[in-house]
Amino acid sequence: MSFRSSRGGGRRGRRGGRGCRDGSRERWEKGGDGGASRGHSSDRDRDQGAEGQGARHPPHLKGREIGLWYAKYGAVRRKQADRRSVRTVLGFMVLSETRTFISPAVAKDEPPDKWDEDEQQQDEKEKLMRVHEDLEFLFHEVVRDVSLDSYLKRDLQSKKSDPKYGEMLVGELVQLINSNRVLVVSGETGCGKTTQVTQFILDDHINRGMGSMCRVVCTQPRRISAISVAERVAAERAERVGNGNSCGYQIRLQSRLPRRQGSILYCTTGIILQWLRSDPLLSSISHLVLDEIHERNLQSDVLLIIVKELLNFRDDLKIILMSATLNADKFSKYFENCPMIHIPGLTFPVEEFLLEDIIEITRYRPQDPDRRSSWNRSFWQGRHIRPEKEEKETEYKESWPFYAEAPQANGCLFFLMFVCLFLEILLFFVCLSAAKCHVFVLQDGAILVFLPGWDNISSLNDLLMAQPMFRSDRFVIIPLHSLMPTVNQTQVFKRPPLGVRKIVIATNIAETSITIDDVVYVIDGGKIKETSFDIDNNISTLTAEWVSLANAKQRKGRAGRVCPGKCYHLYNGLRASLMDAYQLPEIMRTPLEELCLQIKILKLGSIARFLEKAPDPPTEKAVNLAIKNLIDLNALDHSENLTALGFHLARLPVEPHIGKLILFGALLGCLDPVLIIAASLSFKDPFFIPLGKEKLADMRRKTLSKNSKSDHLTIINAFRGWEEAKQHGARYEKEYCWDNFLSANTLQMLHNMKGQFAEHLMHAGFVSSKDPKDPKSNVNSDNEKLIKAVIVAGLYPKVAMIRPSHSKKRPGVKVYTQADGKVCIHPKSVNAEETEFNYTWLIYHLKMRTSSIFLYDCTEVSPFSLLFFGGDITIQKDEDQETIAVDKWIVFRSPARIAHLVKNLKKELDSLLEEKIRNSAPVDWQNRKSKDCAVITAIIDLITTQETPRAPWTRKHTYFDDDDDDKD
DNA sequence: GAGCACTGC
Repeated sequence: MSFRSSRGGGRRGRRGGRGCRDGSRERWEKGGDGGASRGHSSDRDRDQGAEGQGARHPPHLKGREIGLWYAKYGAVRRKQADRRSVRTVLGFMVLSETRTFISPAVAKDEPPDKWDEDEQQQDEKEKLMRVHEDLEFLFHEVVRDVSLDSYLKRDLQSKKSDPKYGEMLVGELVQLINSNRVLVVSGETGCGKTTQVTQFILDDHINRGMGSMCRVVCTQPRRISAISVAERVAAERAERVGNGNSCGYQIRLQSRLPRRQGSILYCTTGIILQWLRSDPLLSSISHLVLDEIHERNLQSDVLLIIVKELLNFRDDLKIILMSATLNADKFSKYFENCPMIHIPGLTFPVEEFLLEDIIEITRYRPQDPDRRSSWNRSFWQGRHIRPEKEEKETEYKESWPFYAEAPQANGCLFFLMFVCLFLEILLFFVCLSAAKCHVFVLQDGAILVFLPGWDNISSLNDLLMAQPMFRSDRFVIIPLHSLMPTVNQTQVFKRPPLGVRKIVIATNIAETSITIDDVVYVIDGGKIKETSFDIDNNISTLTAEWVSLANAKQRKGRAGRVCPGKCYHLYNGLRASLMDAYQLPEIMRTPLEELCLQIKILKLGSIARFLEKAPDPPTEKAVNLAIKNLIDLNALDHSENLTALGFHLARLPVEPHIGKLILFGALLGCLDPVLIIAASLSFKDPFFIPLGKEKLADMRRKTLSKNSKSDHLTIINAFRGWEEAKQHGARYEKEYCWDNFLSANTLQMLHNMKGQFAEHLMHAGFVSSKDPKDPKSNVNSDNEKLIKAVIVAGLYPKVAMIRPSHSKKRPGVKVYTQADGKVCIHPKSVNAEETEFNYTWLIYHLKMRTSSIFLYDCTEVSPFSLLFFGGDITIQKDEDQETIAVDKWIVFRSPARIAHLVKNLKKELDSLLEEKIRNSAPVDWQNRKSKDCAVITAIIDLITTQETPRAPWTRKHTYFDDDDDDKD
């Protein structure tokens, strides 16, 4: 068909200059899925319109897209002074949907984008000219054109007889929505449900003269999709996004709001959950559309529970649940078998191959089994299987002999089970020699390889780069991972020049978050990394698991965006038959503390009873553990009520420990630096790591740490460096980021988040200004030791003990936690290879079990900071040693006199802080004579002036600096 | 000696 071969034509190239894929766009926001794909299919239409003159619209288009296609088609024809087709445009605009007026000029244009100023101006000019052109027909008398009439009629009928069009009919959908309180809309990515359903609802209301009664809010799991979908919809409606128009978006710290009534708002799920605090009935919303709920994110699951409850209080609220087809009926069942409607997809067909097919096609025979099987073992880090997955593994092993005998199984399959084929297959795909294989001919298009993690991406990249062929300019190989700078570059979206093959090696980031349009071949490695929570050992885990069928389907779909594609799954049919339909919902594999606080602040009743109502509830044990942790944190009391501290923690949009960090940063007068840490811990650290430059990146971080023995202070240093560089101008900023492997985007986000936290603190009454840098909030901000103590206050009891290592093979230290025993400092930490610590304790935020148990970030902390900001203090006299201990675990040697002084001072501090938190008042640093100030200043002095001790492990097991005798 | 992916008035 003509439109398939039209890719890469001159027209395409010209548009590409400001298109959302390859233009000067810096970020990849537009790469989102869902509704964004709708945008691309329209893009597709445009190309076709340019060349498909005189042709009918492509058969896969429906509804509005047909209108858009003909709008484009019309524009081309108009240039040839053919007025008849202009009327065709109008005709279709009216006929295709019950829709308000759409200017063909804007409808056929790209959604507003962030291209260069010049280009934008140029574009505006072009647009104006086009509007002028388009308006021309308005001044001509409409005369009957019989041939057009019959054409229109035929076309409409043909569309109506097309089942896709029929199902997409506005009427049916709108009628279902109007006559039901809950409706499930199912359809695959690319079917247009995200951009269309909301508009159908609004337009129906407007048509009935009830426009002002309609406020549609549609939730998206990702920030990027909220923006891109809103922009797409606004473009379809011939408007700009936000500015009081009919369509807008809201995500954290960024919004372009539509008018309040008669409008559509796209927002992230988290935004709605925040709204619920001030508007528990969501009374400003008439229709709530929950999109992508099949992904089973924590937030969307929680919103489902709440919405189900909400229906008891709001009989005028309409709920539309949008899900992929595979588990749509689960949601229907959850809402008392509410009706479902299916919208068929628009993507191109993708041919799928399982491992046995691949062997058949490639005629692959392993050549050097020994080498590969060991390579395979290191390639997949499949050593740690989650208990619930073990059963399937056993079943696989038991079924294997039978499967191997079946006719479809190839003789060498058994072997392949252990051997990774990537290099061979990829080689095969891209350098087919006629002698080796006759079956395979590659067409143009990028290859997208899905691998579970950094290591695999790195190994495959190395393997490819070891081949002279792949190093040649016939290939461009792009590793894609959230930690690599490539995620923020446009390169991955660009179409390579003719004759150059693009190979993207990606994690599941390319499954939903980043959409690469020109992918035609997908190689699905079949594994995915998944975080989970090991409830028995009370630890988060990250392991590579077999993908679910839903993942496999999603990956497959990535190949069919521009033309029919092919997807190769590197697992056999037996494996496929044992795969889960879906990944475990996030709510079942994540710690629940923060969620529990949310439930409390939203006054949703008993935590356990609320969570029981989830579509897939977390285990009782998980819930109880979270509650216990919150009680230990003094956020909940024993009757599950929020304490004063808990109340403030629940109001901050961060997890409880980070909330506590923020509060203490405010109370102890080191707001700005502490907010940098808090933002970074709750979002992500700003460091990039280019593939192959891991060592260099480590060194730069180490330099930035300025020997603070702290990842947290390293981030402060990096951030301050960035602030300073930015003041000198954009060029310096860029240079600074580049030199230090920092992401300017992330740093900017952290900066914005700091502002948000400070605003929260001001509203809560803990500081007097919403400026994080306000001097009154920062009297102690240059006190590094105090900042470390505040980190203890926030993150306690996440403490680890340092002991010297006597191993000659691996110098450094040994690290232990109370619950896990020996753990490792993550190699990315600035403390990873540190041998000289000043103290014997570390405080950390994230601990996770992967190949071992790792502390991902940590800060060396002093005894006094643990004593004052840690847990309960006990004083003991064992044999000849007098000791003081925090929670009976962190033991220091100390004379009883000092120990008692510390204990009393700590008691004063506790009651002071409790009082401050209860009455949410800032500490008055001006009045040095006040009791507040006296106690806090005394403690700060102690923490600050404590001598740096001698080599800490010269004293056995316990350590406390006796030199402190003279201080109190 | 190692880093799936998201999100927050």
